[in-house]
Amino acid sequence: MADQRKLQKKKEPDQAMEDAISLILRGCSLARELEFNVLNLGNVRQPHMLSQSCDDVLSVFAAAKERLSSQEQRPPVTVQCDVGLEEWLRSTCSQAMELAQMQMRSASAVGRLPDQGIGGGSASPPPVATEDSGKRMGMGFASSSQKPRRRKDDLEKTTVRVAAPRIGNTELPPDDGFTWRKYGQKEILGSRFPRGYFRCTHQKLYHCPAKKHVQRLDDDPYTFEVTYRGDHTCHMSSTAPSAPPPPTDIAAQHMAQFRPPPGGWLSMEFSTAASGSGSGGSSAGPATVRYGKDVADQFPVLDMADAMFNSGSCSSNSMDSIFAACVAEDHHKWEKDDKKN
DNA sequence: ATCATTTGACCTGG
DNA sequence: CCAGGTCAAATGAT
Repeated sequence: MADQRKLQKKKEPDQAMEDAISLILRGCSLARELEFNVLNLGNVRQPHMLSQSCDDVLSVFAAAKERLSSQEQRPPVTVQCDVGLEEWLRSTCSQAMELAQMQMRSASAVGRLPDQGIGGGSASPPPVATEDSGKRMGMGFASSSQKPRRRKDDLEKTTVRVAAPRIGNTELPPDDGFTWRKYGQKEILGSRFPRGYFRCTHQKLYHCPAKKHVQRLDDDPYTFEVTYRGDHTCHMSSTAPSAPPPPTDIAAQHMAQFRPPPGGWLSMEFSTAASGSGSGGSSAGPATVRYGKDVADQFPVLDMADAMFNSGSCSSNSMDSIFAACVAEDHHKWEKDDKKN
């Protein structure tokens, strides 16, 4: 009987689905154009050209969404297009949405928005966890004998899949905008690739409980599965550095912008600040989330740009130059704070 | 000197 | 007991 249902669904939505797909594809290419412009011109240069592009992208995706939701109320976009794209859409979309949700929550909890307006937005989908933070073992190092280690877990988990860079440091986990410090790596049974364990760089300073582990998929080495645990509390502190730093995850950034919730909070929410940790180059490193391979293949220029970001020399630097005007101040402030502590 | 990463050992839950 | 998760000393980079 489940089969019958499936059949029905399959038949009807075909046309609309195709429309939706082509809209989505079109949106993607517009988004890539936009990305290209941002990367190459810097958004300072053509503010309203960029804003125009954003509008275009938004409207295309909105139309696609309409079509999708008109035929059924299924949230995830399980479009039958090429696999890479689908994967990309799924991961970036969910990241963006989760980030958005998280930021909304933070904003309402803290009652203030991070400053600066240019769309940054890093795709970090830390879980929604709200209950823990405080009780979480001071994360510290309760001395020798009884380590209050805990697992399985009082922290909610969120798993997302993220495309790995195909050029540059493909080993590096994707940069989700937060700064992470690697604290372990482990071979996982049945996986070809080891799992890396990260925690928030500012864990000690701000008792930020956020953690993640990153694992390359067995069957798709170009995809990371990132599991987030714990919420970032560090960026809620007024002195805390970890307000989502360089928006390296451009894809997610775009996706997030594509789907602004009714309230229109996004333009404000996607503020970013420049790179969290002053001493840079930590685990998350200059990794930029990549698109599916097809996408990448079609856009060698993007790869070049990406290679620049991934080559280890820049990530935040490049982004700083893009966002320089608005973030420099905070950046310095954070660096100072960081060092002070 | 400071901070990040690596890596083997240790701890814990299943 | 085993696998996954974490600690912390050693090492490297800046």
